[in-house]
Amino acid sequence: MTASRTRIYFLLQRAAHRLKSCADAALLEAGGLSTAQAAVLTVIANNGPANQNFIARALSQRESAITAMGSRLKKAGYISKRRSRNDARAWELDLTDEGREALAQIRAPFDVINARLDRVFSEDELTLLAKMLEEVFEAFEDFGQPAASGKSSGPLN
Amino acid sequence: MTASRTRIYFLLQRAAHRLKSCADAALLEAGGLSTAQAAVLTVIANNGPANQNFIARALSQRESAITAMGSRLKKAGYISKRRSRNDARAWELDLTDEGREALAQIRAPFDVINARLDRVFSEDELTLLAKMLEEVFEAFEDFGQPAASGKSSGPLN
DNA sequence: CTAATATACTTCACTAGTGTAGTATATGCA
DNA sequence: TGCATATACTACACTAGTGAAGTATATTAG
Repeated sequence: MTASRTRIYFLLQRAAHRLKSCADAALLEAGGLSTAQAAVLTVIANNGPANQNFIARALSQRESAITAMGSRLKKAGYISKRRSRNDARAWELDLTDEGREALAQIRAPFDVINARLDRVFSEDELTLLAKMLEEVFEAFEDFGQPAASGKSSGPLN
Repeated sequence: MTASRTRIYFLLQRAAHRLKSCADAALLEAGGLSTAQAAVLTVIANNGPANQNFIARALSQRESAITAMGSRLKKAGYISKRRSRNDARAWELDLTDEGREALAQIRAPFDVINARLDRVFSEDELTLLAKMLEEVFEAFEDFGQPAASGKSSGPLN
């Protein structure tokens, strides 16, 4: 049981938590987005006007989470919501100019974070780490329950 | 900018999120703890009666988070709270028998998760992954702000 | 064409965390 | 000894997510 001995689960959660905290602090200082907001805005930016169901799948979240996040983002002026022409149940969420502006301002802080990663790891190491993290993600696709097929270009680089 | 190209940040968050979801589902089925509750109980189990400040540091969280979690855990009967003898401000949180029982029941689901990791990765790969995740954690120790020195034996294997 | 079912979203109660402001007790230093 | 500061915790308002139950619109099958 090497996985148990190495405590991969714990180390992964701990690293993710710390990186997220750092990113949140950096983004906040740079412009005022949270990483969660940035993730949603990035999905919208990469996929034209998107409906909430699509965003939920892209981020492995529930639609109710997107309902709430969507109304916060709209209230903050970062997105617009318009009824879909084809489907009266669905919304089309799109970036406003302020949303695009806010997204542009997360570049710099993320570059700082990536620069630090580049300082710590070699190119080969980063490639390998990326591959392993993808494998972890895929290995637990069908583990507990639902799982969504939605792929799309992932948010946040 | 290899870190940017490989989108390490995104892949790390995504893998951590999925693994946590799977673990939460598995733990819930096995006994009724969440991973967050299990983390706190594990810290207490490994460190005798612990005060909230200690737990917060061990988990890189704020004390207010532990106040809330502590009262949920007490309400659920998993821990006891007693005023510290040495320090009238501090509590001593300790496991009840039910807490120990609940902790024992998370073994199995975690073994299943670890077994899957062992199936996907070789021993060397797991060791390497563990090392890299530790390095990520350490590399962002002093990034945004506070940072805590508290080490202790980490929770959750 | 209608009835059953699936889909897109909302609402609500809940867990879980942050950040700030506050209280009470400890501790260090003049 | 006393006072400033640090520490341990609490309270509150907030973000962010889950899960279950409900509404309205789409789609499919008979």
